[in-house]
Amino acid sequence: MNTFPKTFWDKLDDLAQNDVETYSKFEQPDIPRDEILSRIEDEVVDLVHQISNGDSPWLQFRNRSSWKNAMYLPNVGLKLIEDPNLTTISFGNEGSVNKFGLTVKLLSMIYKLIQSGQVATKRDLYYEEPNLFSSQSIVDHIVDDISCMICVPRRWLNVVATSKGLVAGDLQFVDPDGQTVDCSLNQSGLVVPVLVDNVSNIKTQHAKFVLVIEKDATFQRLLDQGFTTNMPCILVTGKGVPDVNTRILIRKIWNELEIPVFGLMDADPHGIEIMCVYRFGSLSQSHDVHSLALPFMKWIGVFPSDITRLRLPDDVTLPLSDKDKSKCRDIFARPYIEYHARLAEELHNMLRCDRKAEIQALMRFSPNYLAQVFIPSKIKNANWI
DNA sequence: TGCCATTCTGGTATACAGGT
DNA sequence: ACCTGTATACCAGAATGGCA
Repeated sequence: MNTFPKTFWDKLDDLAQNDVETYSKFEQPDIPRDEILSRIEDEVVDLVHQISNGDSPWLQFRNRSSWKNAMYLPNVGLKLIEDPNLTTISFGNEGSVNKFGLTVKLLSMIYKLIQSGQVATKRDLYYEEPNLFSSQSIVDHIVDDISCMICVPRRWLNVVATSKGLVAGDLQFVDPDGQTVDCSLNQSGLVVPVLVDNVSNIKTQHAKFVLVIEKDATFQRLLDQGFTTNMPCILVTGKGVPDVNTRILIRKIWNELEIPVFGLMDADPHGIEIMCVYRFGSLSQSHDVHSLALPFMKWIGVFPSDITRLRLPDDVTLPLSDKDKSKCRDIFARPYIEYHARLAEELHNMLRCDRKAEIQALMRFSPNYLAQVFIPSKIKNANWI
Protein backbone atom coordinates (compact mmCIF):
# COMPACT_ATOMS: atom_id res chain seq x y z
CA MET A 1 0.00 0.00 0.00
CA ASN A 2 2.89 2.28 0.83
CA THR A 3 4.31 1.84 -2.61
CA PHE A 4 1.38 3.70 -4.14
CA PRO A 5 1.09 7.46 -3.90
CA LYS A 6 -1.91 9.04 -2.30
CA THR A 7 -3.15 10.19 -5.69
CA PHE A 8 -3.56 6.53 -6.65
CA TRP A 9 -6.09 5.98 -3.88
CA ASP A 10 -7.72 9.36 -4.43
CA LYS A 11 -8.39 8.33 -8.01
CA LEU A 12 -10.15 5.21 -6.78
CA ASP A 13 -12.30 7.35 -4.49
CA ASP A 14 -13.27 9.53 -7.44
CA LEU A 15 -14.06 6.45 -9.48
CA ALA A 16 -16.24 5.10 -6.68
CA GLN A 17 -18.11 8.38 -6.45
CA ASN A 18 -18.64 8.41 -10.19
CA ASP A 19 -20.02 4.85 -10.14
CA VAL A 20 -22.48 5.71 -7.39
CA GLU A 21 -23.77 8.64 -9.45
CA THR A 22 -23.98 6.62 -12.67
CA TYR A 23 -25.50 3.34 -11.54
CA SER A 24 -28.60 3.07 -9.47
CA LYS A 25 -28.87 0.92 -6.42
CA PHE A 26 -31.76 -1.42 -6.69
CA GLU A 27 -33.80 -2.25 -3.63
CA GLN A 28 -35.76 -5.42 -4.16
CA PRO A 29 -39.41 -4.65 -3.39
CA ASP A 30 -40.53 -6.85 -0.59
CA ILE A 31 -43.18 -9.34 -1.64
CA PRO A 32 -44.86 -10.86 1.41
CA ARG A 33 -45.06 -14.60 1.80
CA ASP A 34 -48.84 -14.60 1.46
CA GLU A 35 -48.58 -12.80 -1.87
CA ILE A 36 -46.24 -15.49 -3.25
CA LEU A 37 -48.56 -18.22 -1.97
CA SER A 38 -51.59 -16.61 -3.56
CA ARG A 39 -49.77 -16.31 -6.89
CA ILE A 40 -49.21 -20.06 -6.82
CA GLU A 41 -52.84 -20.58 -5.84
CA ASP A 42 -53.93 -18.45 -8.80
CA GLU A 43 -52.04 -20.72 -11.16
CA VAL A 44 -53.74 -23.76 -9.70
CA VAL A 45 -57.17 -22.12 -9.86
CA ASP A 46 -56.54 -21.48 -13.55
CA LEU A 47 -55.80 -25.16 -14.03
CA VAL A 48 -59.06 -26.09 -12.34
CA HIS A 49 -61.00 -23.70 -14.56
CA GLN A 50 -59.41 -25.16 -17.67
CA ILE A 51 -60.30 -28.69 -16.60
CA SER A 52 -63.88 -27.78 -15.71
CA ASN A 53 -64.24 -26.15 -19.13
CA GLY A 54 -63.30 -29.45 -20.67
CA ASP A 55 -59.90 -28.23 -21.90
CA SER A 56 -56.54 -29.81 -21.35
CA PRO A 57 -54.90 -27.84 -18.54
CA TRP A 58 -51.86 -25.78 -19.48
CA LEU A 59 -49.32 -23.44 -17.92
CA GLN A 60 -47.53 -20.52 -19.48
CA PHE A 61 -44.30 -18.80 -18.61
CA ARG A 62 -41.89 -16.40 -20.18
CA ASN A 63 -39.29 -18.00 -22.38
CA ARG A 64 -35.85 -17.50 -20.86
CA SER A 65 -33.77 -19.15 -23.55
CA SER A 66 -34.41 -16.88 -26.50
CA TRP A 67 -32.32 -13.78 -27.10
CA LYS A 68 -35.36 -12.27 -28.76
CA ASN A 69 -36.93 -11.99 -25.33
CA ALA A 70 -34.05 -10.00 -23.87
CA MET A 71 -32.97 -6.43 -24.32
CA TYR A 72 -29.92 -4.59 -23.11
CA LEU A 73 -30.36 -1.48 -20.99
CA PRO A 74 -27.12 0.42 -20.55
CA ASN A 75 -26.28 0.90 -16.86
CA VAL A 76 -28.68 -1.92 -15.94
CA GLY A 77 -27.92 -5.10 -17.85
CA LEU A 78 -29.64 -7.79 -19.85
CA LYS A 79 -33.34 -7.52 -19.10
CA LEU A 80 -36.34 -9.60 -20.02
CA ILE A 81 -38.56 -7.53 -22.31
CA GLU A 82 -42.00 -6.43 -21.18
CA ASP A 83 -43.92 -8.52 -23.67
CA PRO A 84 -41.87 -11.70 -24.20
CA ASN A 85 -42.80 -14.83 -26.08
CA LEU A 86 -44.56 -17.24 -23.80
CA THR A 87 -43.87 -20.93 -23.64
CA THR A 88 -46.93 -23.09 -23.13
CA ILE A 89 -46.79 -26.54 -21.64
CA SER A 90 -49.94 -28.52 -21.70
CA PHE A 91 -51.36 -31.79 -20.45
CA GLY A 92 -52.77 -32.41 -23.92
CA ASN A 93 -49.49 -31.96 -25.74
CA GLU A 94 -47.43 -35.08 -26.16
CA GLY A 95 -44.19 -33.13 -26.21
CA SER A 96 -44.77 -31.24 -23.02
CA VAL A 97 -47.09 -33.39 -20.92
CA ASN A 98 -44.15 -34.75 -18.99
CA LYS A 99 -42.86 -31.32 -18.17
CA PHE A 100 -46.36 -30.17 -17.32
CA GLY A 101 -46.71 -32.91 -14.73
CA LEU A 102 -43.32 -32.21 -13.19
CA THR A 103 -44.05 -28.49 -13.04
CA VAL A 104 -47.30 -29.05 -11.16
CA LYS A 105 -45.48 -31.43 -8.81
CA LEU A 106 -42.75 -28.87 -8.14
CA LEU A 107 -45.34 -26.12 -7.67
CA SER A 108 -46.89 -28.16 -4.89
CA MET A 109 -43.50 -28.87 -3.31
CA ILE A 110 -42.59 -25.19 -3.41
CA TYR A 111 -45.97 -24.23 -1.97
CA LYS A 112 -45.35 -26.50 0.99
CA LEU A 113 -41.87 -25.08 1.49
CA ILE A 114 -43.08 -21.51 1.63
CA GLN A 115 -46.02 -22.41 3.81
CA SER A 116 -43.83 -24.17 6.36
CA GLY A 117 -41.01 -21.66 6.11
CA GLN A 118 -38.48 -24.34 5.22
CA VAL A 119 -35.64 -23.88 2.78
CA ALA A 120 -34.52 -26.63 0.40
CA THR A 121 -31.78 -26.90 -2.18
CA LYS A 122 -32.59 -27.85 -5.74
CA ARG A 123 -30.80 -31.06 -4.97
CA ASP A 124 -33.15 -31.79 -2.04
CA LEU A 125 -36.13 -31.42 -4.35
CA TYR A 126 -34.61 -33.79 -6.88
CA TYR A 127 -33.86 -36.47 -4.30
CA GLU A 128 -37.42 -36.43 -2.98
CA GLU A 129 -38.46 -38.08 -6.27
CA PRO A 130 -35.33 -38.99 -8.24
CA ASN A 131 -37.10 -41.52 -10.41
CA LEU A 132 -39.84 -39.09 -11.29
CA PHE A 133 -37.54 -36.23 -12.23
CA SER A 134 -34.91 -38.48 -13.84
CA SER A 135 -32.22 -35.82 -13.66
CA GLN A 136 -31.14 -32.93 -11.54
CA SER A 137 -30.97 -30.50 -14.44
CA ILE A 138 -34.67 -30.99 -15.18
CA VAL A 139 -35.50 -29.83 -11.66
CA ASP A 140 -33.13 -26.87 -12.05
CA HIS A 141 -34.83 -25.76 -15.25
CA ILE A 142 -38.36 -26.09 -13.96
CA VAL A 143 -37.67 -24.29 -10.70
CA ASP A 144 -36.26 -21.35 -12.63
CA ASP A 145 -39.27 -21.44 -14.96
CA ILE A 146 -41.58 -21.31 -11.96
CA SER A 147 -39.70 -18.37 -10.49
CA CYS A 148 -40.08 -16.62 -13.83
CA MET A 149 -43.74 -17.58 -14.06
CA ILE A 150 -44.79 -16.07 -10.75
CA CYS A 151 -42.33 -13.20 -11.03
CA VAL A 152 -40.22 -13.64 -7.92
CA PRO A 153 -36.52 -14.49 -7.57
CA ARG A 154 -35.86 -18.17 -7.03
CA ARG A 155 -34.54 -17.74 -3.50
CA TRP A 156 -37.92 -16.31 -2.46
CA LEU A 157 -39.46 -19.65 -3.33
CA ASN A 158 -37.28 -21.03 -0.51
CA VAL A 159 -35.30 -22.95 -3.11
CA VAL A 160 -31.57 -22.33 -3.01
CA ALA A 161 -28.43 -23.74 -4.59
CA THR A 162 -25.28 -24.52 -2.65
CA SER A 163 -22.78 -21.73 -3.10
CA LYS A 164 -19.71 -22.13 -5.23
CA GLY A 165 -18.01 -18.77 -4.81
CA LEU A 166 -15.34 -17.67 -2.35
CA VAL A 167 -14.68 -14.30 -0.80
CA ALA A 168 -11.57 -13.06 1.02
CA GLY A 169 -9.92 -9.86 2.11
CA ASP A 170 -10.87 -6.86 4.18
CA LEU A 171 -14.55 -7.59 4.60
CA GLN A 172 -16.74 -8.17 7.63
CA PHE A 173 -20.42 -9.04 7.73
CA VAL A 174 -23.09 -10.72 9.82
CA ASP A 175 -24.00 -14.04 8.20
CA PRO A 176 -27.56 -15.45 8.04
CA ASP A 177 -27.02 -17.31 11.31
CA GLY A 178 -26.25 -14.06 13.09
CA GLN A 179 -22.53 -14.74 13.39
CA THR A 180 -20.10 -11.93 12.67
CA VAL A 181 -17.63 -13.07 10.04
CA ASP A 182 -14.26 -11.53 9.18
CA CYS A 183 -13.08 -12.71 5.77
CA SER A 184 -9.55 -11.44 6.32
CA LEU A 185 -9.00 -14.12 8.97
CA ASN A 186 -9.49 -16.96 6.52
CA GLN A 187 -6.38 -17.86 4.55
CA SER A 188 -8.08 -19.60 1.64
CA GLY A 189 -11.32 -17.70 1.29
CA LEU A 190 -14.77 -18.09 2.76
CA VAL A 191 -17.67 -19.75 0.95
CA VAL A 192 -20.39 -17.27 0.02
CA PRO A 193 -23.37 -17.81 2.38
CA VAL A 194 -26.25 -19.71 0.79
CA LEU A 195 -28.94 -17.35 2.08
CA VAL A 196 -27.00 -14.37 0.84
CA ASP A 197 -30.10 -12.17 1.04
CA ASN A 198 -29.84 -12.37 4.82
CA VAL A 199 -26.27 -11.13 4.98
CA SER A 200 -26.21 -7.84 6.84
CA ASN A 201 -23.87 -5.23 8.33
CA ILE A 202 -21.40 -5.40 5.47
CA LYS A 203 -18.33 -3.44 6.54
CA THR A 204 -14.69 -2.95 5.67
CA GLN A 205 -11.76 -1.33 7.45
CA HIS A 206 -9.67 -0.16 4.51
CA ALA A 207 -10.76 -1.91 1.30
CA LYS A 208 -10.67 0.42 -1.69
CA PHE A 209 -11.92 -1.94 -4.37
CA VAL A 210 -13.33 -5.41 -5.11
CA LEU A 211 -11.45 -7.71 -7.45
CA VAL A 212 -13.51 -10.46 -9.11
CA ILE A 213 -11.37 -13.34 -10.36
CA GLU A 214 -12.48 -15.99 -12.83
CA LYS A 215 -10.55 -18.94 -11.52
CA ASP A 216 -10.02 -20.37 -8.08
CA ALA A 217 -6.35 -21.10 -8.84
CA THR A 218 -5.59 -17.41 -9.45
CA PHE A 219 -7.63 -16.42 -6.42
CA GLN A 220 -5.63 -18.75 -4.18
CA ARG A 221 -2.34 -17.63 -5.67
CA LEU A 222 -3.06 -13.97 -5.02
CA LEU A 223 -4.03 -14.79 -1.45
CA ASP A 224 -0.86 -16.84 -0.93
CA GLN A 225 1.20 -13.95 -2.18
CA GLY A 226 -0.40 -11.66 0.36
CA PHE A 227 -2.16 -9.54 -2.25
CA THR A 228 -4.86 -8.47 0.20
CA THR A 229 -2.31 -7.30 2.77
CA ASN A 230 -0.37 -5.23 0.24
CA MET A 231 -3.46 -3.80 -1.43
CA PRO A 232 -6.49 -2.97 0.70
CA CYS A 233 -9.16 -4.87 -1.24
CA ILE A 234 -11.74 -7.65 -1.29
CA LEU A 235 -11.21 -10.70 -3.50
CA VAL A 236 -14.11 -12.72 -4.92
CA THR A 237 -14.13 -15.73 -7.22
CA GLY A 238 -17.08 -17.57 -8.74
CA LYS A 239 -14.88 -20.54 -9.73
CA GLY A 240 -15.68 -20.39 -13.41
CA VAL A 241 -19.19 -19.48 -14.48
CA PRO A 242 -20.45 -17.65 -11.39
CA ASP A 243 -23.43 -18.90 -9.44
CA VAL A 244 -26.29 -16.67 -8.41
CA ASN A 245 -25.24 -16.29 -4.77
CA THR A 246 -21.80 -14.97 -5.64
CA ARG A 247 -23.20 -12.36 -7.99
CA ILE A 248 -25.73 -11.22 -5.39
CA LEU A 249 -23.01 -10.88 -2.77
CA ILE A 250 -20.87 -8.67 -5.02
CA ARG A 251 -23.93 -6.57 -5.75
CA LYS A 252 -24.59 -6.21 -2.01
CA ILE A 253 -20.98 -5.30 -1.29
CA TRP A 254 -21.14 -2.55 -3.89
CA ASN A 255 -24.46 -1.29 -2.52
CA GLU A 256 -23.04 -0.99 1.00
CA LEU A 257 -19.41 -0.03 0.53
CA GLU A 258 -19.61 1.99 -2.70
CA ILE A 259 -16.18 0.94 -3.94
CA PRO A 260 -15.17 0.09 -7.53
CA VAL A 261 -15.43 -3.50 -8.75
CA PHE A 262 -12.79 -4.87 -11.12
CA GLY A 263 -12.88 -8.14 -13.06
CA LEU A 264 -9.91 -10.31 -13.97
CA MET A 265 -10.60 -13.06 -16.53
CA ASP A 266 -8.75 -15.23 -19.02
CA ALA A 267 -8.09 -13.79 -22.46
CA ASP A 268 -10.22 -16.42 -24.17
CA PRO A 269 -13.83 -16.45 -25.41
CA HIS A 270 -14.93 -18.29 -22.31
CA GLY A 271 -13.32 -15.70 -20.04
CA ILE A 272 -15.05 -12.90 -21.91
CA GLU A 273 -18.35 -14.70 -21.63
CA ILE A 274 -17.89 -15.06 -17.87
CA MET A 275 -17.11 -11.35 -17.69
CA CYS A 276 -20.37 -10.69 -19.55
CA VAL A 277 -22.35 -12.88 -17.17
CA TYR A 278 -21.02 -10.90 -14.20
CA ARG A 279 -21.46 -7.53 -15.78
CA PHE A 280 -24.60 -7.74 -17.90
CA GLY A 281 -26.26 -10.75 -16.29
CA SER A 282 -27.14 -14.05 -17.95
CA LEU A 283 -29.92 -14.69 -20.41
CA SER A 284 -31.58 -17.37 -18.32
CA GLN A 285 -31.71 -15.13 -15.23
CA SER A 286 -32.69 -11.99 -17.14
CA HIS A 287 -35.92 -11.70 -15.15
CA ASP A 288 -33.85 -10.93 -12.04
CA VAL A 289 -31.26 -8.67 -13.66
CA HIS A 290 -31.57 -5.95 -11.01
CA SER A 291 -30.19 -8.06 -8.21
CA LEU A 292 -27.67 -9.98 -10.34
CA ALA A 293 -25.98 -7.79 -12.95
CA LEU A 294 -22.94 -5.68 -12.08
CA PRO A 295 -23.01 -2.96 -14.76
CA PHE A 296 -20.39 -0.96 -12.86
CA MET A 297 -17.82 -3.75 -13.08
CA LYS A 298 -14.63 -2.82 -14.91
CA TRP A 299 -12.80 -5.44 -16.90
CA ILE A 300 -9.08 -5.00 -16.30
CA GLY A 301 -7.89 -8.01 -18.28
CA VAL A 302 -6.40 -10.10 -19.42
CA PHE A 303 -7.34 -8.47 -22.76
CA PRO A 304 -6.66 -10.30 -26.00
CA SER A 305 -4.74 -7.15 -26.96
CA ASP A 306 -2.49 -7.68 -23.92
CA ILE A 307 -1.17 -10.82 -25.60
CA THR A 308 0.50 -8.75 -28.28
CA ARG A 309 1.10 -5.65 -26.16
CA LEU A 310 3.06 -7.60 -23.55
CA ARG A 311 4.58 -9.87 -26.19
CA LEU A 312 3.47 -13.06 -24.46
CA PRO A 313 5.55 -15.86 -25.99
CA ASP A 314 3.85 -18.44 -28.19
CA ASP A 315 4.37 -21.29 -25.76
CA VAL A 316 2.00 -19.75 -23.19
CA THR A 317 -0.71 -18.91 -25.71
CA LEU A 318 -2.88 -21.18 -27.85
CA PRO A 319 -4.62 -20.82 -31.20
CA LEU A 320 -8.40 -20.60 -31.10
CA SER A 321 -10.29 -23.82 -31.64
CA ASP A 322 -13.34 -23.95 -33.90
CA LYS A 323 -15.51 -23.85 -30.82
CA ASP A 324 -13.71 -20.76 -29.54
CA LYS A 325 -14.37 -19.02 -32.82
CA SER A 326 -18.03 -19.89 -32.81
CA LYS A 327 -18.25 -18.67 -29.21
CA CYS A 328 -16.74 -15.36 -30.34
CA ARG A 329 -19.29 -14.98 -33.11
CA ASP A 330 -21.99 -15.89 -30.64
CA ILE A 331 -20.98 -13.13 -28.23
CA PHE A 332 -20.80 -10.71 -31.15
CA ALA A 333 -24.49 -11.25 -31.84
CA ARG A 334 -25.53 -10.27 -28.34
CA PRO A 335 -27.36 -7.00 -27.73
CA TYR A 336 -24.78 -5.43 -25.41
CA ILE A 337 -21.96 -5.55 -27.93
CA GLU A 338 -23.10 -2.48 -29.85
CA TYR A 339 -22.91 -0.40 -26.66
CA HIS A 340 -19.38 -1.48 -25.82
CA ALA A 341 -17.11 -0.74 -28.73
CA ARG A 342 -13.91 -1.70 -26.94
CA LEU A 343 -15.36 -5.05 -25.98
CA ALA A 344 -16.18 -5.70 -29.64
CA GLU A 345 -12.70 -4.49 -30.55
CA GLU A 346 -11.08 -7.01 -28.19
CA LEU A 347 -13.19 -9.81 -29.65
CA HIS A 348 -12.06 -8.76 -33.12
CA ASN A 349 -8.53 -8.66 -31.86
CA MET A 350 -8.67 -12.19 -30.58
CA LEU A 351 -10.14 -13.51 -33.84
CA ARG A 352 -7.57 -11.64 -35.91
CA CYS A 353 -4.54 -12.77 -33.89
CA ASP A 354 -6.01 -16.26 -33.45
CA ARG A 355 -4.47 -16.49 -29.98
CA LYS A 356 -5.84 -16.99 -26.49
CA ALA A 357 -4.12 -16.97 -23.11
CA GLU A 358 -4.96 -17.76 -19.52
CA ILE A 359 -4.22 -15.51 -16.56
CA GLN A 360 -1.46 -17.91 -15.56
CA ALA A 361 0.41 -17.03 -18.74
CA LEU A 362 1.46 -13.79 -17.05
CA MET A 363 3.60 -15.80 -14.66
CA ARG A 364 6.01 -16.26 -17.51
CA PHE A 365 7.49 -12.88 -16.59
CA SER A 366 7.76 -13.55 -12.86
CA PRO A 367 5.64 -15.28 -10.23
CA ASN A 368 4.67 -11.92 -8.75
CA TYR A 369 4.06 -10.13 -12.03
CA LEU A 370 0.27 -10.37 -11.80
CA ALA A 371 0.03 -9.06 -8.23
CA GLN A 372 2.79 -6.48 -8.29
CA VAL A 373 2.76 -5.17 -11.83
CA PHE A 374 -0.22 -6.17 -13.94
CA ILE A 375 -3.14 -5.39 -11.62
CA PRO A 376 -1.70 -2.19 -10.08
CA SER A 377 -0.75 -0.73 -13.44
CA LYS A 378 -4.14 -1.51 -14.95
CA ILE A 379 -5.83 0.36 -12.12
CA LYS A 380 -3.29 3.18 -12.05
CA ASN A 381 -3.58 3.84 -15.77
CA ALA A 382 -7.33 3.36 -15.82
CA ASN A 383 -6.72 0.72 -18.46
CA TRP A 384 -10.03 -1.06 -18.22
CA ILE A 385 -13.08 -1.67 -20.34
C1' DT B 1 -43.61 -31.56 -47.37
C1' DG B 2 -40.94 -28.01 -45.59
C1' DC B 3 -40.30 -24.36 -42.33
C1' DC B 4 -40.21 -22.51 -37.80
C1' DA B 5 -40.40 -22.77 -32.90
C1' DT B 6 -39.98 -25.47 -28.90
C1' DT B 7 -38.02 -29.12 -26.11
C1' DC B 8 -34.54 -32.23 -24.89
C1' DT B 9 -29.89 -34.21 -24.83
C1' DG B 10 -25.35 -33.89 -24.52
C1' DG B 11 -21.36 -31.08 -24.71
C1' DT B 12 -18.37 -27.02 -22.91
C1' DA B 13 -16.04 -24.87 -18.75
C1' DT B 14 -14.94 -24.25 -13.77
C1' DA B 15 -13.69 -26.85 -9.22
C1' DC B 16 -14.21 -29.98 -5.17
C1' DA B 17 -15.08 -34.46 -2.58
C1' DG B 18 -14.44 -39.10 -2.19
C1' DG B 19 -13.42 -43.79 -3.79
C1' DT B 20 -10.34 -47.10 -6.19
C1' DA C 1 -2.96 -40.66 -10.01
C1' DC C 2 -7.13 -41.30 -11.97
C1' DC C 3 -12.25 -41.77 -12.12
C1' DT C 4 -16.97 -40.78 -10.69
C1' DG C 5 -20.19 -37.81 -8.90
C1' DT C 6 -21.39 -33.27 -7.19
C1' DA C 7 -22.24 -28.21 -8.02
C1' DT C 8 -22.83 -23.89 -11.14
C1' DA C 9 -24.14 -21.91 -16.04
C1' DC C 10 -24.46 -21.68 -21.11
C1' DC C 11 -24.88 -23.34 -25.87
C1' DA C 12 -25.13 -26.32 -30.18
C1' DG C 13 -27.58 -29.50 -32.42
C1' DA C 14 -30.98 -33.27 -32.63
C1' DA C 15 -35.68 -34.51 -32.05
C1' DT C 16 -40.33 -33.21 -31.94
C1' DG C 17 -44.69 -30.77 -32.96
C1' DG C 18 -47.64 -27.21 -35.15
C1' DC C 19 -48.87 -24.92 -39.21
C1' DA C 20 -49.14 -23.31 -43.97
